[in-house]
Amino acid sequence: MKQGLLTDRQKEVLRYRKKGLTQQQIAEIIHTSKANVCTIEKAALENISRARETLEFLYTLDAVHLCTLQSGLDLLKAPELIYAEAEKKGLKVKYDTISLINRLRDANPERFRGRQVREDVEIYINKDGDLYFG
Amino acid sequence: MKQGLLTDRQKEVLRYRKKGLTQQQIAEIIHTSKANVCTIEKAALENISRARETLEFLYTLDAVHLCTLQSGLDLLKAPELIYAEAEKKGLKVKYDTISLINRLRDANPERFRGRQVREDVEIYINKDGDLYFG
DNA sequence: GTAAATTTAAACACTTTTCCTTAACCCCAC
DNA sequence: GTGGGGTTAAGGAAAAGTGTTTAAATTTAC
Repeated sequence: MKQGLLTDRQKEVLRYRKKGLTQQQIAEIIHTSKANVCTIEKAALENISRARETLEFLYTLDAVHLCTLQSGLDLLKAPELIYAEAEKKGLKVKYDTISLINRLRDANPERFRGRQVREDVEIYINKDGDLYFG
Repeated sequence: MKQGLLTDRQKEVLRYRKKGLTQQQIAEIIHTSKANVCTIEKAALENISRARETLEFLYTLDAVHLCTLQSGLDLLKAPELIYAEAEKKGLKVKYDTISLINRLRDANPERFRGRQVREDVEIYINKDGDLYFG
């Protein structure tokens, strides 16, 4: 069975990239076009993101649904909602207001525009007060 | 683009499994055969392994395995172990004792409980003495 | 501004993965 | 032995992923 997510081609490109070579230089070395090197590199990075998200999902397995941030909600209103819901469940959220907001935006930048939630975000919490977003 | 590696079907099965349901029970719920549930679960676990291996590769891109902090180890004992192993490799760890401990806990909070390591942690080091945990 | 580096899009052939069924097999408790 | 839980194998259809080219567009550097 295959091991990592990355193909040999993708690893090859990442290794050369790590050494500081340009896509053009790599293209010559591996005998293809620079556009192709770009595509391969992009796919590699995409795969790495997917790997991270996959492991992230594992954490949500021990977590329970806490609440939903509905589309249109002011992001700054999210923390108080989350704290209230966590209290109802007798759980203490691990993050203060600021880091909670940062964590929300970092985890899912495309789901927010400025201060506004663009798309429903499901909030999960585990016993340690860690939060996950789905 | 898809996010995680796991398909909806695979996540579904893992969630039910986490709840303690048998493959047979899940098969009835999602209207398929237990053999299929087994296959899906197996594929899910396979994907999780692949996700882990993928991130593992990233570390090896510029780092080498240094040592393992075994489950049960006192977190305060970790630095001296790490320094010793680094010295064997002729590398100087970039962090002092205090920041090393903080870095360990910050990087993987769920792997520690108080001063104790809850789960094996792999330590990687690169030429700059940077440490990575997997 | 120009040239190099990078990114994107569309299209194609090819391979791999998924989900599914059916049928058989293993292990263990009773 | 029987039954429950789990696994494996073979086969098939649909979906997704990969490497590629070509051409155009965008960003970055000097």
